[in-house]
Amino acid sequence: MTETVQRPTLEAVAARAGVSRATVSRVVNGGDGVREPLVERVRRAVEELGYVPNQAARSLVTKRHDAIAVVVAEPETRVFADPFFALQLRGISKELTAHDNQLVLLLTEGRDDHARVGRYLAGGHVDGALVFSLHLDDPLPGLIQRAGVPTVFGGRPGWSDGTSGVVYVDSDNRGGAREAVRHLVGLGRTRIAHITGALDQTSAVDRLDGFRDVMADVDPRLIAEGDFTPAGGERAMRELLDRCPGLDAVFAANDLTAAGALRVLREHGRRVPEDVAVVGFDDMLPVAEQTDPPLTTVRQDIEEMGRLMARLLLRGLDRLHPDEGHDPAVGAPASVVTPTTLVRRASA
Amino acid sequence: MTETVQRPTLEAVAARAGVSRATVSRVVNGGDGVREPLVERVRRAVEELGYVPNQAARSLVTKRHDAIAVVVAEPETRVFADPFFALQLRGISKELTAHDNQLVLLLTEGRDDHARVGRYLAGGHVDGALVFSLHLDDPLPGLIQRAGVPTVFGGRPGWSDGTSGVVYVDSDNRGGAREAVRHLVGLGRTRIAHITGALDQTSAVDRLDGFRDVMADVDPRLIAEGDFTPAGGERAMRELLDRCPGLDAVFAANDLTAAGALRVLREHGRRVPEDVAVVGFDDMLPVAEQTDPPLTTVRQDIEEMGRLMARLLLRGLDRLHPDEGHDPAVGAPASVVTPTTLVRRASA
DNA sequence: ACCTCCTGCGAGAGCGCTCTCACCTGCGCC
DNA sequence: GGCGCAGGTGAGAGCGCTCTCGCAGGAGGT
Repeated sequence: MTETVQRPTLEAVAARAGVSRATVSRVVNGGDGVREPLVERVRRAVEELGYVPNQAARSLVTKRHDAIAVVVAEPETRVFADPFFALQLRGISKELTAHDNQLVLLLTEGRDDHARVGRYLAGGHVDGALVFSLHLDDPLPGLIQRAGVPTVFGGRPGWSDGTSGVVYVDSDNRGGAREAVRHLVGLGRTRIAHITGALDQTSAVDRLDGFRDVMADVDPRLIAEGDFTPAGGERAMRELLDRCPGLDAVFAANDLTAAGALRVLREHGRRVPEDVAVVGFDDMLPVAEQTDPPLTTVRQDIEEMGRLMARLLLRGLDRLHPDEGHDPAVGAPASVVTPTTLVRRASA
Repeated sequence: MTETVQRPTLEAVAARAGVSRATVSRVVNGGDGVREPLVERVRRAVEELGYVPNQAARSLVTKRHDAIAVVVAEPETRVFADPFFALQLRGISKELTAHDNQLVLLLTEGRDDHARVGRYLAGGHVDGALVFSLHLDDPLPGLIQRAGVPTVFGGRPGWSDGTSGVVYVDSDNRGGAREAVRHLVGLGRTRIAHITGALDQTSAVDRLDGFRDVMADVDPRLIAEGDFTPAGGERAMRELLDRCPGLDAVFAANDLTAAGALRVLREHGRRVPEDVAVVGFDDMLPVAEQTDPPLTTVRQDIEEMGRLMARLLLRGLDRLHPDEGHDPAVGAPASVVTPTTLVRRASA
């Protein structure tokens, strides 16, 4: 645990290179408008002294921080039990890093934390925020919007009516669900059930909508409410089996739910996929690959979603290097819905 | 994506309260040495203006940032596929938040990133670092130590000889392994095999050592090398079954490995736990609870480890509030090894 | 009554940087 | 040959805060 040492300042570099502070500053920030020999001398001085700009001093005058907050509202442990979060974070990190921005992570624990996060964001410590809010009634998004911090949401916020200025990145839950159900239909299944996710989350609602898109006049008894957990999947599966013993397929709102359903099916002596075909959602690898049989499921490119969120935010902040080659006619960033793909394994 | 607005300064608060900047500063930072009526007036002015201190300006003079970097070296995706990381992060976040420190997340992707991280840490942007390095040959820890940033490691670094100033928090891998194996012995098993983890990681080595502690003169053919993945577990299990068909128990280096082993055992018609008892490690819930049969495994309090890491670091930085009530005779922080507990489920 | 001491508050410097502006070249041009 | 006009460079202010002083003014001692 060594103590931090005295670090060289711009002044020191200037002295060593025999130029003014201003010139060093110019070189450090790109070097335009400085003649080559001087640039070289300054570069060497920087090198020799191991100079690293003091971000605090810089921020003080530029009012930029080159830092983005990632806010993860996490009322439930569930969020943490899956690799989602980590992958998304990785995508975000990659994109931010590529543009020299730091990632400040804000995890919230219950309502008390909301004020803290609000204060932090409003405090102007970061240039923008990426916010994950899963629940329809989460006060956090509103709080953040009011803080006046440029924000991109992960997952469609519940109150977003699609027209307000809300920018979000979400996977095509509805389309993915449709594809999953169509796959089951294509398999010749006719009594297709759905176990929903926690319906206070837009992803669950969207997947249910996708199911309904395909199964327009479905018997309502073929829909059972789950909560994205294996236990919820078991419970719902029992209900379904009880209500509709003749069902021949199940589309589960996520892989965890599907895993629970699978267990109940086996318990009841139903063979998968022969008697009942099962499709999940998420392609959560440690689960989907380990179930018996391995799960056919809908994959989303989580990491890409994270990257996209960051990119959208940075673009909104005009923080992207011009040489990145985006469509030049870029206006205000708009929400993005990323595609899903069906991964066929053994369960359907 | 609203733009950030002009925020009130100390000066503004001072004017409004009719006092000097210095007095406002004092109040904002605890309010000692300011008489009650003034404190009250300043508080009100702060409230009315919605004043939030500018951290950049503050850092500039205090040379403190109230920010801690969390560095996750992540050469493999594996790290991300499990909930470990998220839980640890949560523990860290809680502790840092409790002491008003921010969490700056640095994920590294391959060697190129090491320089970047080194530069960042050496750049004095944060007060300390929490570093997760899993591999024996990882250059990152050395790099960080050289950067002169107070650091606490997550997991025992490979090159730590126990005497150098390295501070780390690790779970009692060796002790946990001993407990697991003793449990198997207690079950009357005599031909106990071990599937190791990736042996370039200290946790794998320590678990193997724990196994050997109990099974002193074990037949070397009862030890097969895995890599912490289900596929590795399958491979190793096949080897073991091939070499020692008479084995009656397996201690797997982690739950993923155990899940793989479980599958191969079933494939070979061995009943678990009747024919072969299986114990895992980690108590990675989505895996351990979902296997068939549910896995007996060794649990570690991941979140607490994270919290501990943060606490150790903050203590080293004298960043802990005095009223926290630690042992008063606290010297330089020392490494901590956290206990494990055996969780008995059905597999052993 | 005086002096000392302490406590509470304000003045002001300065943290390390950026950025505006003025200056100073050297060039082409009339 | 003088003038204008670049473009390159330096001087200096100032970002918002903390912290050291120094100076009041009241309490306490003699």
